[in-house]
Amino acid sequence: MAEFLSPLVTIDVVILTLREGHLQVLLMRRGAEPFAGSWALPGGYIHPEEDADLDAAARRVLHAKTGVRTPFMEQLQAFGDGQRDPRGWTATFAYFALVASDAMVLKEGANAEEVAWWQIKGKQVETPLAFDHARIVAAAVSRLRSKVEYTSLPAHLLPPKFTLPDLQKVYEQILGRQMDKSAFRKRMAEAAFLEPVTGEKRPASNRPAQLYRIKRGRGTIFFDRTI
Amino acid sequence: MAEFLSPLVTIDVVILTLREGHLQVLLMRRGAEPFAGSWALPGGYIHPEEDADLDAAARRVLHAKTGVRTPFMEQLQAFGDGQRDPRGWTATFAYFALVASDAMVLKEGANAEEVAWWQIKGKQVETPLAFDHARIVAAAVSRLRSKVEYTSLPAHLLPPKFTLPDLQKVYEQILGRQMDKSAFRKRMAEAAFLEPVTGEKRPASNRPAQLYRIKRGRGTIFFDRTI
DNA sequence: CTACTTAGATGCAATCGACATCTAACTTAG
DNA sequence: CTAAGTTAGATGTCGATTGCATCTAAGTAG
Repeated sequence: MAEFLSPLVTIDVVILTLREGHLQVLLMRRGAEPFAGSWALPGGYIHPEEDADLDAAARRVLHAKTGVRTPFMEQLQAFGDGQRDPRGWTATFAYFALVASDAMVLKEGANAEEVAWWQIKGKQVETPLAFDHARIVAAAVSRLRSKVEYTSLPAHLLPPKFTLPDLQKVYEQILGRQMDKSAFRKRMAEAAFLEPVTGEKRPASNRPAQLYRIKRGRGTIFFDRTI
Repeated sequence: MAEFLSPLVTIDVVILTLREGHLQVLLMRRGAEPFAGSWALPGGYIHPEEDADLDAAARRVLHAKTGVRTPFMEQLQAFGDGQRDPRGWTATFAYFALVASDAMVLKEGANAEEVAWWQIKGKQVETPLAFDHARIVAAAVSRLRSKVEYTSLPAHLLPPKFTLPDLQKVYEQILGRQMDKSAFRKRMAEAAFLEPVTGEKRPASNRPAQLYRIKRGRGTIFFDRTI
């Protein structure tokens, strides 16, 4: 059997957050060719000496580029073809992460690269992206919208303590539709992955809401039915 | 930025079918090292000249090994680490295909390789597999069981024309539980992805059932609720 | 102390689910 | 030719769930 030249492979991470009521994605402006000056997903190469596996490589890339260790990250999909990179046939292992927007401060210029949150309009950002990154962003947004329907994913977009109305608003903003308050509360209650934070509330000019946090050890919950 | 040696990447396909009432996976006995003599998933290398993208490469591998061209196939997940292959840090793009068992005839010895269907017990086959292929098979079975709950995937495991009771049996065999006949028929009816094949039935010593086929242009249907 | 706002609980009609039953259409035994 | 057996397909019932509206609670602001 003939051996073929292995394609060049990279890791790219789609980091999504919710800021000012809109989904946003973290992009970096590229300094090097190809696509120098274009906005692109944070990414890098696998370090065989350092990375135990793909997930570890993705966590390292994310932390190196943004300083963030995210509460939620999973493999999105691999993308590979002969067109996405002018240098030849390449493939990328795309990962998908969610962060609370106030959990991270952008380290502008940390490594002399420009970093920014870009708002998602539909499934895209309003600037051309390097490589096939526009397609990868779209896939991440699709994955998020789809999983939000039946999981507790949006809890990762909030700070550690939050109220049920906060959480419901996140669901509504991602899905773009209103949800029923009582049905929502019932789902969250029977999923039993939240616990009240005693005594604390949150002030406003109205009745304060109970604060909750995710129970220790609970990852993402899959609901029996759609939200 | 330092360039790192790109890991060796491969493509592996988990081809599942339903035979004699059980899920089965297509395996090949390896002729070459590493893992010579062990059973493994059909796989291969990316051919940059020949394969437009990852999906095309997976389709080529599938067709080369089985002769089947257009079943259901989607990317499963990428697996990569420093342990799975004794030769070093490698990664594989794992794909997941469903074929009707009578749609293919195994080409035993076509390329001097032994090919066989192995029954899935739980999420495994009862033989050790090469590399991390046992883990990949388990992931494919999990994906199948999960998607069967809310999609029309099982229709791809049947010949082009089939009856509703046939289809229900496939769901039941994959999920390992009985389903309600009337609820099942209602789901299929409102999903409106099947059309009756006129006049034809299927003989037995009882009332014959209506034959259906998937409407042209309908891929996999996602149901509103779980089956 | 009243108006206003949002949290959280409750009520109700329509729908859906699991489960049982009933009828239809065919083969086979006699 | 008829009765028994089997499976397809439709219908009925009842409790649970859903969508939608309403009601009460708890705060702030004037």
